[in-house]
Amino acid sequence: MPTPDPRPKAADLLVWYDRHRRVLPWRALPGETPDPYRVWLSEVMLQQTTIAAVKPYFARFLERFPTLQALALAPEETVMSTWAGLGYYSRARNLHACAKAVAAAGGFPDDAKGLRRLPGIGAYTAGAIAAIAFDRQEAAVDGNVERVVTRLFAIETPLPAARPAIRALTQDLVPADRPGDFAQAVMDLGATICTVKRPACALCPWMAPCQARALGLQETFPRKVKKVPGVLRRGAAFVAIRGGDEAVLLRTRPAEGLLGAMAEPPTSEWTADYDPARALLDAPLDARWRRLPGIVHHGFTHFPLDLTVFLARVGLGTVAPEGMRFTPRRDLAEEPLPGVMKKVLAHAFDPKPEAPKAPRGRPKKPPAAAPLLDEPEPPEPEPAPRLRPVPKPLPRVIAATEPDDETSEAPPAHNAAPRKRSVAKRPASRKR
DNA sequence: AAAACGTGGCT
DNA sequence: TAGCCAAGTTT
Repeated sequence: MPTPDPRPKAADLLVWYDRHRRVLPWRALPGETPDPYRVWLSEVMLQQTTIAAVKPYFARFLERFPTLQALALAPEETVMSTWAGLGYYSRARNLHACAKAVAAAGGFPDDAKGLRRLPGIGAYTAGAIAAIAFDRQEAAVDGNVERVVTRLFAIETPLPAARPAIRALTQDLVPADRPGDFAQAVMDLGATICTVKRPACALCPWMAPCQARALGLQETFPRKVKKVPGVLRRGAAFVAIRGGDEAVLLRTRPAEGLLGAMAEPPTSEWTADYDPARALLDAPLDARWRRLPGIVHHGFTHFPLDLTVFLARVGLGTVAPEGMRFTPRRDLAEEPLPGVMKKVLAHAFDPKPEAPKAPRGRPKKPPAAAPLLDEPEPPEPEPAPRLRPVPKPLPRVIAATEPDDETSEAPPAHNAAPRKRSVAKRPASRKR
């Protein structure tokens, strides 16, 4: 009785890969030699990040930093601002540090062990670069591979406890021949066939040896412990706009931690019990602060955040407080502003009303989102700066139930990153 | 070793 | 809609 060998064969996957491999900007075509710089750059960008999100950033980085040396020599802030919007900013800091180290060493280490020592390169990335760029027989275990392998072997242990076992099983599958293609093949398989929902088992080169498929349980793997959602935190953001060039008061966050080394308008502390009514005690400078209607909502990996935005127009002579700066609106693109802070600025320049209790009358289309941090194309005439004598009254809130019309028609500033709006506003029931 | 660390897209 | 997930790493 011929019992089918349950062991997946690398060769079967490679045959599939040769026909169905995806074409990606950082991937060498058959016959081409992979460029370690591109492989490394793409792998770091792809950590916890989708291909669609990475593509434009990858292109922009190669444009600005064509070589590893160029990246190593670039100012930190340029690297951070080019990365702004991609998320997980420690990656950008480590990327820069890694570039300097590798440039100084004269090139990348050509094995996983050496790569693993570099900043921002963990087990997955070291294996991926070693296999793809240096033809080493190493496994590259990412989320795709975890899914494929837990299904192949019907691993009941939930993630993350199953990781060591998954890694060992994967390493055993890596062929001596074409290990780089194998690594990319498993990921392609996971991304296009062995998907989270409704895997296309009928098209899978590894259907026969797949134990989960044999049980009809393929969609139930990998098992995982469900994570607890974080507690909502609240805070206030203070957007001070100086007359004339409409410069915005900004500061740089501490080098480490949440949004480390990124820029932001000053904000209060973010805590579960923050009271926006007392926010002015946290204002960065004395001015006529107005509390804008609406709330900026943002979701971090480990907690959701609600920010109340305060706006003030200050006089030309206003001096930025210690450690802060006024950045002209047209220069905002050079600032490493993370997504959440772009939302805050967008809200300050174009406030959205707080979501009323869903009036079921069909909601009117949201007003064409005033481009805020966008292309600078239309070089519109400078509006006469409305100077306001630098009054130094005690901070007070100007009852603001209405949007600040003075700010709503400000010129768009350039910004490289994709824009998004998730300011509290009625979720216009958009049915297609 | 558990928790921190962004953002956008899809269901 | 609210959660889940994406070519993970660091402390």
